[in-house]
Amino acid sequence: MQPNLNNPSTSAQDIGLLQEHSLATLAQREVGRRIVSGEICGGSKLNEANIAKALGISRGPVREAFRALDQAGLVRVEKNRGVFVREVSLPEANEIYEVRAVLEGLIGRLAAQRIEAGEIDQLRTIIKRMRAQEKSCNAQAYFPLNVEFHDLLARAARNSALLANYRGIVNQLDLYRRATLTRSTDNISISTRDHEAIVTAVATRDESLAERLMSEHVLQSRQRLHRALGLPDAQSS
Amino acid sequence: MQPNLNNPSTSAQDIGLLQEHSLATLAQREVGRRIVSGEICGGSKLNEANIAKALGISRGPVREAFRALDQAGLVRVEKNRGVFVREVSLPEANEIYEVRAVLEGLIGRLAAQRIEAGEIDQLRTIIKRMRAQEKSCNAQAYFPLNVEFHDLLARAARNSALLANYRGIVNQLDLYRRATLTRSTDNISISTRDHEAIVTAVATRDESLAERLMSEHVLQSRQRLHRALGLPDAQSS
DNA sequence: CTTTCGTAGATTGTTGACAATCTGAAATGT
DNA sequence: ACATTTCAGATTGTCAACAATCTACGAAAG
Repeated sequence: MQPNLNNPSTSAQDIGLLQEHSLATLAQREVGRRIVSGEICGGSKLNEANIAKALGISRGPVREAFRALDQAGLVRVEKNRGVFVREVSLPEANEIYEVRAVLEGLIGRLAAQRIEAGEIDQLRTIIKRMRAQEKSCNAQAYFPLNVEFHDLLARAARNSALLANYRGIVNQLDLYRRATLTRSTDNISISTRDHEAIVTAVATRDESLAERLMSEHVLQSRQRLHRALGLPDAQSS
Repeated sequence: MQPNLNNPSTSAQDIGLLQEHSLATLAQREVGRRIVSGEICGGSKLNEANIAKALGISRGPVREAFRALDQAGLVRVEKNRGVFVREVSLPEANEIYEVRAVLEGLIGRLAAQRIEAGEIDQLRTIIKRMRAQEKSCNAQAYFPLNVEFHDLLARAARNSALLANYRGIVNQLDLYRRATLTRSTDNISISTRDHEAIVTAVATRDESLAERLMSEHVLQSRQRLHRALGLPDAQSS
C-alpha cells in the first residue's frame, strides 16, 4: 500500500518506532498491555494466528513475544497445546504480596535516601488528585493514580534492578486483581492517609520509617483485599 | 539420519525431553547455562546462525530463546545489530546486591517459619562438606556448595514467586562474578560461620534473626567483593 | 594522508510453507 | 446407550527462503 505522504505525524513517529523496536517487541507490548489491563481475562487461550492477523504481522514475531511474556510471568506456554493467560490463584497472590512487601520496603528506604525535591512535589500532586477522586468515590480514576504514585517512588529509588523486579511483580499482581475485580474495594481514604505518611517519611529522609510504612502499606492492602473477599486475614508474615 | 535403535538410553530420555520441551526451551536452557557458567563471557555477540548450527536446529527457536533470555536479564537485544551477553557493571552489581539482600532476608524469615526437619539436615550436610573444602582451601569446589546452600534455603521458604525472583537475581549477579573472577576471593571461613549462624536461627524458628543474618550475609559478601577489588566499601544501604 | 562514498558480504528481521500434534465429532462395535 | 476408534480440521512446531539492515573494506575525491 502507498503511504500517505501528506501526513508527517504518522510517518515520523511510526518510522521511529519501527527502527527502534522489532515486531516482536511491539507484539509483546501490545499483548502484555491487553493482559495487564484485563482486556484479555485470565486462563484465555492466545491463538498465534489470530493475534498475528489482528496485529497485521506473521506468527514468528508473535511466538517470540510469547516467550518473553512467559518469562515475565504473564502467560504460560504448554507445548503443542498453546499459550494461556496466566491465572494467579489466591495462594499465589499471597506469595507475590510477600515479595512485593519487601521490595516496596526497599523502595521506601532507597527513595528516602535518593529522592529529589521535584519528585516529592510530583508525589504531593498525585495525592492531591487522589483526594479529589476520594470525595467523589471515583475508584475508577483512583486506581491509575495509585499505580503512578508507587511507580514514581520506585523510580526515585534509583535502582534499575529493583525497578524491573518491582514492575514485574506488580504486573503479576494485576493478573489477580483483574480476575477478582478488586480495584474498587480498596479503601481509598485509608490508602491516601498511608500515602501521605509515606511522602512525609521520604521527604524527611527517615529511611527506616519509609521502609516500614511502605512494607506495611502493601500488607495492609493485602488484608483489605482478603476482607473484601470475605476471607480470614492471612498471618502477617 | 537414522537413529540408533540399539541405544535405549538416548532414545528413551531424548524422546521424553522433546515431548516435554520445545527446541526453543532447550536452546534457552543451553545458552543460559553457558552464559551463567561463564563459558561465554560478558559482552560477547551471540550469532543466531552459529548457535543454531551448533545445536543442530534452525534459527527460529534460537530467536525465541533469545527473547526469553533478554527478559531474564541475561542478554540484551539490539535491533538489527544482534544479541549480546549482558555485561553487569560494578554499579549495577551493587544495585542487584541491594535487591538480593532484601530477598534473602525474606527467604530467611519464611524459611524460619516453614522449613522442615529434613531440609535442616540437608543444610547441615552441606556445611559439613563446606568445612572439608575449607581446610583444603578449595574455592573451586566451595562455590557450588554455596549456591546449593542458598538455593535450598530459598526453596524452604515455600514461595514460588520469591524463588523465581531470587534465582533470576542470582543469575544476573553471576554475570558480574564471572567477569571479575571473584569466586575464589570469598573469605570461605567467614562465610561458613555465617551459614552456621543462619541454620541455627532457622532451626530455632527465630524469624527476625534469620532475616537479619541472611540480609547481612549478602551485604557482607558484597563488601568482601569490593575489598577484593581494592575498592572502598559501599555505604551500607 | 584523510575523508567520504559505495559496494559486497555477512547478519538479522520477517514471512509463508510444511510437518507434527492436538481436538472434537462422527462412525463403529459391543 | 455407551465406549472405542477413526478421521478431518485446526493449531502449534520447525524450517528454509527472501527482504532489510548493518559492517567492513577499498576506491575516489579533497
